[in-house]
Amino acid sequence: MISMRSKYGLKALGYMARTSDKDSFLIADIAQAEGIPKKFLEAILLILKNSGILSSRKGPGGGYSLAKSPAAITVGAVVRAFEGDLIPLPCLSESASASCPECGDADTCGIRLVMSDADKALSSVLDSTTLADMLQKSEFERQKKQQVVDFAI
Amino acid sequence: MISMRSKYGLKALGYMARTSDKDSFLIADIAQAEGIPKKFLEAILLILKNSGILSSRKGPGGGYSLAKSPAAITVGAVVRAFEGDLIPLPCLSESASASCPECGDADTCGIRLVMSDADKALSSVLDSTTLADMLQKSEFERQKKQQVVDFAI
DNA sequence: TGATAAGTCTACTTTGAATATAGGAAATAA
DNA sequence: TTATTTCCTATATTCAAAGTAGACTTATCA
Repeated sequence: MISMRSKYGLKALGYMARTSDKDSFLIADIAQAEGIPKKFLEAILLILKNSGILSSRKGPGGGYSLAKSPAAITVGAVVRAFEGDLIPLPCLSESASASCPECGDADTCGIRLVMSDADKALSSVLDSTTLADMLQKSEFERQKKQQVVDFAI
Repeated sequence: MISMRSKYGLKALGYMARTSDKDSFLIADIAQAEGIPKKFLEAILLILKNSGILSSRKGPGGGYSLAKSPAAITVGAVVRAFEGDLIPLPCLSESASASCPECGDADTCGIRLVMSDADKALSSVLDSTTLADMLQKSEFERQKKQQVVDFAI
């Protein structure tokens, strides 16, 4: 569920959201800043663009920008852009028709029913957490840590 | 997160819990009843045994049995027996020391903080759902469906 | 108009994990 | 001691993830 793609994608988005003095970013700069293989990042940003999370401009002065504010981009949307579903079970996907070959009747399959609950719980967390929330959590922990150090001094 | 192993494992356990007139089961029987490759199932049941979910006896008259009651076996425990962690992020695992190489400071890594929330939500569902619950859900849906059919007649 | 700076696309390699399968070893009951 | 059954080790196969290479397209600006 958390592939390198998702992780790199979130890191790149985090970097863009955090660096508020710029609004257009070069692939190469993001790659270097976040330690992501450049060629790999190319493909990742493209996926985010096709999901409507990023926008881009070619040519000199071009680059990638956030298509929405960090508070309007959910972690769930980012992860789904890469992984498809949060919990990979064919029979959970949209068209309830697609049942797993082996679970006879999808409607009464216990595994499916339980995993559907699990999926809902996961979705509710990830769809309610935005990029802005993620950065804020991180900043909060950073300050907490800093205070401990200050106290130690 | 849901591998064939987990699915087959849950199916096998469901079969054993459901078939209450027996308490010892042969690998071959379970495999046939649930349509699971026998050799593959061997490995799966072994994992469940090593996790304390099943017990076994070799030789004639032997076989596998549930080591606890269906109400004492959680879906979370089963899935974890196969997948290790519910949400695969090295830095979430037990020894907080094991951080992902790329997320500089694990304590303040936003991705890790968010995924930790997600993991908690997922765990709370799967660790509070037992095998017995799973079967009951399934049975409930089966009856609901049956009533619809009866009504139609 | 042409040089250059970007993103975009296609194809490929490599690696590792998931899904099995085969065959025999160990244990146990009759 | 033989049949039965789980347990163990090794191997094959397949597929997706991770990463790389190189050419293509689009836009800017001089």
